[in-house]
Amino acid sequence: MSKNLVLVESPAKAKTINKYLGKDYHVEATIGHIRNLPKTKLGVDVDDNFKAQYLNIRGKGDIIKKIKSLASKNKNIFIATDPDREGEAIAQDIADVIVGLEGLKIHRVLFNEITKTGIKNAMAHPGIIDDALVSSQRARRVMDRIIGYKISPFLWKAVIEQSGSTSLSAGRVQSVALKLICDREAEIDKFKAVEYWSIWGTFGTDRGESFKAKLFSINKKDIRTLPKAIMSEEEMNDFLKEYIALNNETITASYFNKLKEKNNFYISNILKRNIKRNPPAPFITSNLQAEASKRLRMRPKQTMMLAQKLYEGVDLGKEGTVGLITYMRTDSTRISEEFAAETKEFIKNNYGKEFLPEGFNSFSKKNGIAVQDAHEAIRPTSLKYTPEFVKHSLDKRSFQLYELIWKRYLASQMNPALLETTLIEISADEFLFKAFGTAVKFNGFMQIYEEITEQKDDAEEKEEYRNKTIPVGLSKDEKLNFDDLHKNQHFTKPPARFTESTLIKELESKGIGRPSTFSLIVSTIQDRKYVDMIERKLIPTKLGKAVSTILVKNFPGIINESFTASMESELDQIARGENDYVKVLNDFYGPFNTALKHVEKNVEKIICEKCGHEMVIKIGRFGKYLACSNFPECNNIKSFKDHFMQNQEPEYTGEICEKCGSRTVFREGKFGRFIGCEKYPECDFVKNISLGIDCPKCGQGSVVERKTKRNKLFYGCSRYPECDFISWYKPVPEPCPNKDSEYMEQRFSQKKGKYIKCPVCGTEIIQEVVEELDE
DNA sequence: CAGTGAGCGAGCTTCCGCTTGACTT
Repeated sequence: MSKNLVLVESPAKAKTINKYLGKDYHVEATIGHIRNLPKTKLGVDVDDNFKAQYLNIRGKGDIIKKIKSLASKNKNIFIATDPDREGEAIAQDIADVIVGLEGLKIHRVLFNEITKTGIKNAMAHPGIIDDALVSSQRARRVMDRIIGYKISPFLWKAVIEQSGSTSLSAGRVQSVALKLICDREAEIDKFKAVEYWSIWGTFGTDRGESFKAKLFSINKKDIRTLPKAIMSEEEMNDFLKEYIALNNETITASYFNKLKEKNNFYISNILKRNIKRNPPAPFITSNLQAEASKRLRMRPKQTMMLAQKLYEGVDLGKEGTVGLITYMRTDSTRISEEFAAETKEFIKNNYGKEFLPEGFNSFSKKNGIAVQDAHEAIRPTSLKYTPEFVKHSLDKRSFQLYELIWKRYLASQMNPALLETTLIEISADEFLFKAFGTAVKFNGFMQIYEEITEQKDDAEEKEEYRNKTIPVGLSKDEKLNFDDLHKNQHFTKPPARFTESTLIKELESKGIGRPSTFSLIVSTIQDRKYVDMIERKLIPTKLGKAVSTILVKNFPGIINESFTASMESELDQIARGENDYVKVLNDFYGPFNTALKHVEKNVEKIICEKCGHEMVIKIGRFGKYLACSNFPECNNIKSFKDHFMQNQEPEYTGEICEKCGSRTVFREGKFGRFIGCEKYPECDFVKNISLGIDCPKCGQGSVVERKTKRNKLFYGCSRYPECDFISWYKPVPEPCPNKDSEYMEQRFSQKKGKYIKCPVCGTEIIQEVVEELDE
């Protein structure tokens, strides 16, 4: 019978700790928070010192009961929830739950690392719950609740949703995430690509080597500004004529020949520099997600799911079930000293002592952003489990992720790489070319972990310029042969859209969001239909832009990139005892409430044109509609569409009604878009939208998209019922390569992905290969 | 597998953060 109860947050952690502490201890997990504000109401009394109502979380009843019953059977209670703000609050919640039980001794212990010595040390030095830290968590919780639960309802009023869409929401984190995406999209919209040109020469040595160099200057005047920047092909050719070509031969031939005739190129200078490239820090959550995205094309959500499995334990056969990595939700790059020392041995034995730094590599905290440091960095739990060792126990994706974590960790403990850059200047009279090369003198950490960059197209020119193939034996004054000249066209690139993982990195760098919520943030803004993901890029929807604009306009003090940082610094003050809960919340709520009152007054009211009262949103059998608030005196009603279409031009098709000769317009019906007469209801002409492909059966009609009663799309002839052509596949206006058909059918299969098929001869053309995924 | 544009008279939604399963389309 044990006498000591230890409480932690994660069940997997409980298991590990149990192993270290032995049978005198019973270790139990809370599985996260156990109490929270009520879900259906604010739960905060803003008029009474922000007194908050905390309730046991639904579904946690059994766990709470269990904790109580275990507490009553044990004398010493060690609350070892995570050593951070949230963990301290959970500790307090536990204490509140078991308060009143007799003869208890409650200790607070802080495990900064789940190693045997780490745990033993912590258990030997128990303390008490830090009230100030708990207060700071409560303030954080209440502030987020007030922001979310007061602004969201404002949105419901201010933005008229499309029927059928999920409800709108706003929050300190999600709304800034949305703002970042919308701001970036606005920059892209504003961006105008600028064309520019560069000139390259290919040079050879007498030893048969060859490399490229870029024309840098003529008469010491920079090519990029002489006579002005070269921004079109015409200007490029003018430039070549003026500066290089002498006569009116074809330009290509003349400028090349002119330079070739010179035949006096030589290496006028060689500049070498030694560069040290430091190893990367071991993974924290955001980095892991970013690298898994870049290297493995994994979405943050999948990354976290697989990492969770690696953390909880993998069946290694003879070894039993083993947790392969440390905790995956962390913001710290810290490594336990014990493990770092073991790693040095491992590196020495497996890679050699030249890969070993003198002391331990340490990595600076993020600049300006507070790190909560509750957990170690993400690393393998044991050096025994090399990727090769565990490969047969893991599925493909899990293995790739584990290997990434393994290599990144080992690399982080290795020596820097030593590189030598070489700048070679090539001259002939007034012409100066430059070539740039990098050579690796010592691999260091790059032996196992090479840095990669994502934006390949940006680096296009750099890569060429930076060709690694510069011959080694070049010497100053060496004569070179001029073999070729070419001009390259370039365009300045707009800023890149965010991917899920670059957005997370951006948020993290501003201190917004936590490791446990990063992947949820990107899900939320997609679930709300604020952004779409197309080819891994996040693009705001119309709704997203509308929501973002209205939030930023009306709550500029909160929906911005720096609010969280200033909030954090006030929370830190509370935690240090330099400020208190009520004061911080008052300072926040005062201005917030005035802003809220002000904007609620200014939400554009929809006025009933019959009686002048305000129209309000109501829900009927067919969804939302607008009705006069003066009902039943006034029974005016309106659909959203009527309201918004009032001042809008109908969308004309450019075609004429076949019945009455008026114009036709696109309309929206319950089966999607169709074409109708603008004179409706006087004229009831309707037809479907043609796909622009002639009917393959009768040749007279065209193919139109239709829907079955069960809302399934199909394609038929516009002359139905005279012609009964029908197909389940969407025709695309692309002739069959064998000329058997004028069009192809768009198809899809799990195996082949997106492809088009000729309906006559069956020829298939694959358009998009499905990504291979396990599970 | 071939329909389309009104009408509707009640009261749903939401935050961020900490943890895992137990549920199906």
